[in-house]
Amino acid sequence: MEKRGSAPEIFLKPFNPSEAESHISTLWENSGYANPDVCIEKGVTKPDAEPYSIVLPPPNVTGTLHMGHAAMLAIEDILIRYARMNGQKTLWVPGTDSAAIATQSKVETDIYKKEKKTRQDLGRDELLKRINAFTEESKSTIVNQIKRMGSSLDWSRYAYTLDEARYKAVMEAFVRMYDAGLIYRGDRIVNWDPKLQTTVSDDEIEYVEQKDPFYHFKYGPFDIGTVRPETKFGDKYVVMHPNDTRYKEYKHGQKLQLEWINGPIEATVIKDEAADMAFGSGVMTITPAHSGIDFEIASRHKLDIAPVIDERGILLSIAGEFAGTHIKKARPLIVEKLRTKGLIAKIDEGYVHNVATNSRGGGIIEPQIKRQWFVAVDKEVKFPDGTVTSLKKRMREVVESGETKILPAHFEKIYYHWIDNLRDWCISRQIWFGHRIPAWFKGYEIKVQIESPGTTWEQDPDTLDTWFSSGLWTFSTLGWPEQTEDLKTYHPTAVLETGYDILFFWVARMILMSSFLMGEVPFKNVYLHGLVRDGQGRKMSKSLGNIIDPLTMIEKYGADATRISLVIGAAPGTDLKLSEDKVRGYKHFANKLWNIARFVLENSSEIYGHAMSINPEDKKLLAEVDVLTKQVSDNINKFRLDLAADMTYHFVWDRFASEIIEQSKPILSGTDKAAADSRRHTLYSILDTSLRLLHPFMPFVTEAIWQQLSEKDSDLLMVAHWPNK
RNA sequence: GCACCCUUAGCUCAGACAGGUUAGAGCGUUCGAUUCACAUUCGAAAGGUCGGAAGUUCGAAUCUUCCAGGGUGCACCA
Repeated sequence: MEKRGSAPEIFLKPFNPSEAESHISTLWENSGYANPDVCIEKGVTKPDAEPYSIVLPPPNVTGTLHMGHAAMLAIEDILIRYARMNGQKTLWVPGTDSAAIATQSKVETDIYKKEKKTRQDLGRDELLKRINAFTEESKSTIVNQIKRMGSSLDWSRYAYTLDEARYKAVMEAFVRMYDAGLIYRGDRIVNWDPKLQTTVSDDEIEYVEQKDPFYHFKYGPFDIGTVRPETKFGDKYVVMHPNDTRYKEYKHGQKLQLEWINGPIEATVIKDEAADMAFGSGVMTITPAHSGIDFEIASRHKLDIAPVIDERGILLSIAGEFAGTHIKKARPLIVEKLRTKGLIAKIDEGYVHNVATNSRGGGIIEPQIKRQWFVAVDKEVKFPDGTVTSLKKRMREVVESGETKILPAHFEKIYYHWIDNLRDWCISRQIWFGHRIPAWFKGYEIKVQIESPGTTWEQDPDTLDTWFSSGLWTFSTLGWPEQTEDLKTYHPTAVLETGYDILFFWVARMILMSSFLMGEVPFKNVYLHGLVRDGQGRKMSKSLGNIIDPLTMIEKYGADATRISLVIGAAPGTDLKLSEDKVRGYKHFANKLWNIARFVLENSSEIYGHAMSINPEDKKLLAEVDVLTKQVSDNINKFRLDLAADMTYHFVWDRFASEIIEQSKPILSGTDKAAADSRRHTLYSILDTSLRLLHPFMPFVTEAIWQQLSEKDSDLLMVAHWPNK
């Protein structure tokens, strides 16, 4: 009688993801194969193999896993597992981010709710102690959730944006950039958030549409418009376009006496092209201390700049009788006074305009002139390769030359557009949680030049923009500024995979930092994935109640189904619509694969070490698998993971299960023993290849089946070799 | 205002950069099968003037131009 295998005891039906996942996770963790050093030590990777590295975009240390993270983890783990199976020296570095502003404001809010204390009441040390306790406590949540996805990260290299090693990198980066003249301190107009009491960078501003009354005031012979009467106290310049024929009688520099809010003033006419002839009357007064564009006009003509509003939104002495009043309360009073003085021409109700807000959960931005630290993006300095250029130019060059490729390609245009509009980057923040400005520290203050000779450098209490340290992430995680083996081996990284929404915040800043500090790009490829939306294409949000929680999906349908749902149908850079039905569908697929394996193993003979004579018909089937392998590999190489996964899915289900196996049934039970043996061998071989091809996408179920194979070339599928076709 | 993307079956999307049989898939719908590795299954059917118009071409879902609708980024907002 023919020797028949039988499905092992553990091969129960249906496939039980949660049981398999905990078992398989343990196998992987114990193997240590996520660490490339272990792979080399155990002989599964050659010491001279080509390196392949990805640095995980660090999730917020106090956050929980959402579908965006899940998509990121799925995509990166696919690339990593594929590289590892291809024999590359593969490293995926995990980390978490402090998310300075968001974290501090959350902890402050909590403390205020419970204890009615502000951060000033607690003091800097106590607040930081509380924040650190909070981050430490919540850290394990996110880390465990990342592990649940099957992410083969090397946890021995875990990094946190505020740990000791990253602190050294940040200090070193700051000092080097300062010494090169790329970091300077200056009094500039910045985005001030009166609610969080800190500056924020241009990129963190979110414009929100708002309806307000638009006031037309009589300013001498002119009609000037504003939505913000409370800024008008200091206005002693009236600006118009030089080509505006309506005002040709007025000459640049001409003085006019006129009646204004708090009495008679002398106004000076300024001709400047920044005035838009088509807007309102074409005439405006300016408030240089509280408006970016006004500040520029004032700088061009060397005009006086007088602050009107303080950091808390309270009017200064220039406001006369209104001094000491908050702008919110003052506005109607000022309008009323202008009205009684007969200075209101008209009021347009319902004027729609954009208001700048702090996207990090802050308030409405009030531009202020403040002494802050900046990174000069247009200044030409010497780069490590000897060329003299600016950060802006270099950031453009490395993408234009293809040293770093952005996928999908149309984001390159968006990236250039952003660079063209980029202004000096304000990097100091007035919050306490974060890396402090090195000027404060002993040991560094020596290197930092004294701004004005003869004065001592005061201690700067500010911290650095979180994106300053994030910009160093690809190399600070690999040991920089030390010249470590990791740094030499794994930098530049192979690919940076992240959502397109942080292209500017982060991707561009990493290119900036790495270009100057490392003299090389931080990554060879940028792969931008889309946002995960609900089944109808809406953003997932609490208020809509349409949030699909990845952990719930993992518990209900398994991590494999969750992963592949986030990959299939997700072309690079396009938003992905995800529904629970879709995840359920791929759970069915995991079960299908499981049952294919049951069938094959119950009927199969081994494929290794047996000289078999294979029928021509079966050879054709094997050739078909070779074609599939080639196409899947090509698509992964092109970052078309969606197509790679989709074609494998269809091959396994429609071709392998529905056709090949069905056609095999009569052959296996037939009288032609040689044909049956040939087919058994073929089925086993197709299963074997299918498992390898699917492993990056569905690591748990494929590994669980792999563990049931009697003959295999590797104890774990995780480090089995990728089929070579 | 400037820029980028999208518009293909009821729904969600491939296909477009490299033009070439009868434009595909999943879900849904309808009909049927099933002592089978799998009812988390199998087979079949219905369903599309590829947003509109013009152009290039032997040939256009695909390339070009214009238009319409939707989305996004950036700037402005006195």
